[in-house]
Amino acid sequence: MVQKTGKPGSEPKRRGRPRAYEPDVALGKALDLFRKGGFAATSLDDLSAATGMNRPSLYGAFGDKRELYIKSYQRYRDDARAALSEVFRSELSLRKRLERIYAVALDMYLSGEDGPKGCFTVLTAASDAVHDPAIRAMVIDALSELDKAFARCFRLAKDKGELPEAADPVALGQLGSATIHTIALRARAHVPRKELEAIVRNAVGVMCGTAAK
Amino acid sequence: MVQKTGKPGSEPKRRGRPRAYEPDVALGKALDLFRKGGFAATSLDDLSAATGMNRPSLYGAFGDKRELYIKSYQRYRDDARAALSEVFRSELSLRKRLERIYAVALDMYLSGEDGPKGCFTVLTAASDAVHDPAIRAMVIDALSELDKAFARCFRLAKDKGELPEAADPVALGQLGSATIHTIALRARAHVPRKELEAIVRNAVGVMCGTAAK
DNA sequence: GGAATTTATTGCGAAATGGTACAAAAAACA
DNA sequence: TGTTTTTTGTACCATTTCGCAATAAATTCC
Repeated sequence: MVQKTGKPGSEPKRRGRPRAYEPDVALGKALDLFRKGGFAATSLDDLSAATGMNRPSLYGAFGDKRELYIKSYQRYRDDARAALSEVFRSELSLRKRLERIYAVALDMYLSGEDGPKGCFTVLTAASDAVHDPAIRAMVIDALSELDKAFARCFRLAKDKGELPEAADPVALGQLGSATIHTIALRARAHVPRKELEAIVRNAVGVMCGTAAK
Repeated sequence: MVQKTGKPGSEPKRRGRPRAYEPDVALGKALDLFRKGGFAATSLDDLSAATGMNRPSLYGAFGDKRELYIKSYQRYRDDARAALSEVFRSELSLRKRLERIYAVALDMYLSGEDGPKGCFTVLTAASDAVHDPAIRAMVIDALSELDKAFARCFRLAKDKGELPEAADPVALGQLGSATIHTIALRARAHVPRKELEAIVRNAVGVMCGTAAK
């Protein structure tokens, strides 16, 4: 008896002028700009041009500039988690798993239509965190999440006998994170992928206990 | 016969109104601001207030805002090199030397009247490098310089028998740098010193081949 | 004492920035 | 057709930002 509500099972037809943008797509564009430029150097005109939305529409859809920044960074974290959690949980050997983790990370950091932009957490939010406690809390959370994921990964490898009894998963986890941070930094500085891959190879070798020692 | 030139062996007396600032001190203040805020979020009003110099004086003494930024970053690098090169060259054992290196780095990254500011290279210049090739070149140079210093350190330790024949000084050097980068990042995010020291301890253990394996 | 030199001060201009009010447009509904 | 609702588009505002011209101040030199 609700035939008047539009398509079966869907929301009632929205009144008013239709939106000229997709929120998800617009947020992705904003994310790209903020990741590259940080908060202060990314103007509302920049965001307006990238999203195709005028200023009032940006405010209506996302709130003020700071709120848009926070939503963008949150979106980045969600995307990164989605990309990485599957690899962290895979059933590969430790070495293979680490290799995959870093390959995914390199893809992320070296992506960008106009050049590599590194990691939003390491190169953008951490810088902006100085001015904003809420952003700092998000950065701390991101750092902690990554440390834990690596530690879990090493603990699992230890349980499976891939690492010696004396191995410390927490310490190795920190090393795993440090390698992410250093390649993010270098990617931002346009260090070529070959060099980054060499750094990864060496670090994986150390973490698996088969090289550099 | 040059008695008229002022004090013996010194420059001739400078004509004109005396300066109300010390260039070195002013540059140090500018450095502090830029390190914390980066280029875009640090305004000339901020710099003016911190240095006690009005805008025309800033321009007269240091050039435009970008030139001041570059001079500030260069000054930071000179200071960092001065602080670290002595430790890199010390005659301590490998472990002790690494410990000292990271202690000096932690002091640097945790310094600041109003909180820790991390590393200018990692957290500020690397971010700003996206917009300016000259800054990027300086960042690349800084990264490379640190990699080399660490590799030299490990090569020396290998020559002295502190590391096994199979040890790769370049790979370990990268790890040494990665540890610097990760503590810089975490210091910026206000991770407590205790935690940073634990990360350093674990990393040093891995690099010396005595722990976490 | 006056001229030359160097630096500080004041005020300003042009442009950029973040945010908002309001009118018009485009849809659903009665 | 008129009303209601939602979104777009335009114009505007107040403030900030960067850079600079002109003048005044403080020194040295002749």
